[in-house]
Amino acid sequence: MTDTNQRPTNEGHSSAPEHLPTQYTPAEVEETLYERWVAAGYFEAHDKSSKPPFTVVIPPPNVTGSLHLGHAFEHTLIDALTRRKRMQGYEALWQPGMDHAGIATQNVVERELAREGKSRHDLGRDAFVERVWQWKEESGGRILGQMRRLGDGVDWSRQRFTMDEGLSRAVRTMFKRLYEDGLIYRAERIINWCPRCLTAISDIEVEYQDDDGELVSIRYGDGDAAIVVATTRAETMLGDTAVAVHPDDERYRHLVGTEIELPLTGRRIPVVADPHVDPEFGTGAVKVTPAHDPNDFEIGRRHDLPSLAVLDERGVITAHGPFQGLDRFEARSAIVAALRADGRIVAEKRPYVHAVGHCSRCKTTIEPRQSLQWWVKVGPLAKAAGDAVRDGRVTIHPKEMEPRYFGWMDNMHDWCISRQLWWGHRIPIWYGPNGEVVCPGPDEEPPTGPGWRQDEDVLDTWFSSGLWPFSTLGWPDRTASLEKFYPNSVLVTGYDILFFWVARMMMFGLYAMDGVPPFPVVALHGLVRDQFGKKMSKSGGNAVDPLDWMNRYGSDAVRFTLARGANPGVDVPIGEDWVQASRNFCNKIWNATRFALMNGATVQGPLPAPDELTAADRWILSRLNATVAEADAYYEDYQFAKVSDALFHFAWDEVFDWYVELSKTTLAQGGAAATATRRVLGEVLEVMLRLLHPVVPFVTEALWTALTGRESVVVAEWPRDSGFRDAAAEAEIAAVQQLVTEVRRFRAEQGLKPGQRVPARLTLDGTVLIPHQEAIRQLLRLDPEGEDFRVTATLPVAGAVVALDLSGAIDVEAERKRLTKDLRAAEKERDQTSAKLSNEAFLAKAPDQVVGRIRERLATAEQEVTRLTNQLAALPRS
RNA sequence: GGGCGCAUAGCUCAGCGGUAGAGCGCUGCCCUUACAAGGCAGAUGUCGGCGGUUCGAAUCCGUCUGUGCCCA
Repeated sequence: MTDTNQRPTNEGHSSAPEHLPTQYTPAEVEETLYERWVAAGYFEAHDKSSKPPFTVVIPPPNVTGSLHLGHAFEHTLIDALTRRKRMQGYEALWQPGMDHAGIATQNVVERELAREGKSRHDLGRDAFVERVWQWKEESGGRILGQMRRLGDGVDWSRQRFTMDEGLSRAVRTMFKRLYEDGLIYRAERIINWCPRCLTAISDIEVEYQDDDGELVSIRYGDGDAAIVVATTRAETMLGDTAVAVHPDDERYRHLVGTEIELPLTGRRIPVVADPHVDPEFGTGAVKVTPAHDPNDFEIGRRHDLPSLAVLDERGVITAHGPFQGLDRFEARSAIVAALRADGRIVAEKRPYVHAVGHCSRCKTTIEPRQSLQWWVKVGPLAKAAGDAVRDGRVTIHPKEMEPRYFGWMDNMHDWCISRQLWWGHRIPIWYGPNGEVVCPGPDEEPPTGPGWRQDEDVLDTWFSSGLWPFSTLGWPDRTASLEKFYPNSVLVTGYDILFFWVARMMMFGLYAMDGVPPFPVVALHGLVRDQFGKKMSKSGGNAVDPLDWMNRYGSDAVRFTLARGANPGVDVPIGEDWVQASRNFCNKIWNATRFALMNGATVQGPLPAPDELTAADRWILSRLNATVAEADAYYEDYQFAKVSDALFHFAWDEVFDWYVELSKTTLAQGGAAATATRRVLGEVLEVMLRLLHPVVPFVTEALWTALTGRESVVVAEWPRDSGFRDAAAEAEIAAVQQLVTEVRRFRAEQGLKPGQRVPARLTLDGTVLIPHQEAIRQLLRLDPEGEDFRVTATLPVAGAVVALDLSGAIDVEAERKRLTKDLRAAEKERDQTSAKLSNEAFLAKAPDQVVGRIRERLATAEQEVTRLTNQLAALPRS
């Protein structure tokens, strides 16, 4: 029944199209197709290829993580970009891998140990690190398998991990260079300390949220020498070493330089004048705790005050006295109670809502802590990173995100890179017995011997992630991969990690790669939200496991839904209904192709010349080429939502709803026209499948191979706009659509069943509709007029007249209602356009093109008014 | 407190100076031989309020209200 150019294709389906099931079942094909792609090596990128490179790195997922919708979203976009470029003839590298996630991973393994009743200290450092590696081999990287399910076309042969040997070399090299350039230094500062993770974290790993706290006003000193200070952290008063006031504040001028008594301790502390104190806030006097507050630390420095630490690494009071051993929050209550008993509390405000920092990993309240840490001096690096965007070498999409980037880059504080962890890149600094500090490179022997020891701390995970765009390619060696694939072509990532990751890559890339930015374009996407636009979270109970949806609806459905929502930089809501709709779309493609195969659609041989084609053929080819151009334009602009939407509408509203239906008449008539249409049908579907492939790779692969008998759409050529356009055919089909729709409306409103056949006379003289008589009759279920044909309704439309014999009275009222409604609309249009045209200012100032368009609209509206008025007049009075 | 957004159909969002759109949902009819995961037809909006610019504003400017995010 068909051409024989199919070959056995999908598992589970016989090759004969009539045996293709009427429903697409993704579960049966996806996994096999993916494994075949990998086995065929389609995703492997070759250094020696003569094709132009296209490089994109995966934002490395966390080794402890599993695929969530955010990943699925990002991966869909990157995969679509990469697949298209591969089809366009680029040597496409999508670089996969993971980061070692220092804190998160160490937490996971420590929890595991805790269940065995052990701590990492019981094991010791080496054994613990060994244990983490073991965990990584056994349980880490679950996400990698899930990426296969999604269809990610990554080059698995190049998979990297931030802790592997090559990337560790990159870290060592970078550290040494920065250190020797004076851009890495060690200093004692106030850092953000997590008393649960027991490590320092950087500024951006602190999340601020409004908490209910308390604001307590405490009287320090007595009598004339009394000063009231307000604090939300009463427990730190044990470590106060001064009270500060503004130098111009008359209220306290007489006390500056004197000492007052610190309650509960009996210690005497100085009153200092510091211009950074805000005299308007509270009493205008502040307590100064240099060891436990960043601002106080600065005041302490300026006034040479001692730093008195009163909390240990777990946030427990260490100061001798009754509060020793209390947790910081217990201590707060106890100290306030003691002060109250002492008559020192002047005022209490509770709850006092204020922003409190929390550890982004475990949500524990951050404890500012004075300590000795390693830092990256970001000034020059951030300047270069900002300039790269400012001078246009790097573009941020969408542009509205640029102010955010600049705001961050231009105000960045030095970056605390040391972490008090065991899992990570140990800081490559050795201390000698006589105070020596050396930084050996990765290929140099570290000093040994008595008294030498390596720094205990490890580096922030982002330090190694920042090197990702080039460390994965072999840097610091000048490898063939680095030559071929650096810089990356684009970075696709969420706007939420613009600071975390993009900033780091920009700084490091520019520094390490001689001023060449790691990528010319940063394409930012939004965050995935639920169907009501709410943030997804486990605690909110609205988090969705993408694997669940992928299992039930297919990966293509999830991918299509995400791509279709992907407006640049804008959050994407997703709900099950939408995934279902996408699944339906895949099924529709499946069935349209099935129809084509059953009717002998072919891709063999050249396309017939235009004069051998029906108007419908020429119309759909014209639209196909326009759609190729449209998809290309949107892809180049990272407009995934628009690409998807354009393809969806072309496929469904034009190919499926009209072209396939029109082709049925031609195919039934047989002959040369049918042969030509079979070829066009094959062509349109074949190109459409290639266009859709980057977004919905599985269903398109299954169908494309069935349709063409060729190897794989993954390595097929990306469609090109042939330039073919046929305005006449487009107008002709538009007329067919107009007439068919109009008569369908009439039928529906007259209560005719869709399948009911009606005798009709078509008067098409003088219109472009003549060749479409048969198609029109078929689409509208119109029978030829017989002997006893009696006109009961006449519908003039598109210059033609359709006379129907409904064999009985028609519903005049329904018809009057319909016509009246249309007449009103036409009159409104006529009035609006003629009003514009009688406006002198409009005629004088509007562009000719616009005026012309309005004239056309007026003419059309007038015709419609006449037509509808006549039709109404012709209706029998009821 | 500073910065950046957003307010368009019941829901989620496009459109961003010249006829208000999509998906889902909704109503009615239909298992019409590719597809009921479908077909056909239909309903629904003072484009947040108020000013202004313009021949013309959902679209540009100002302002107010509501709302979200980032940074302090």
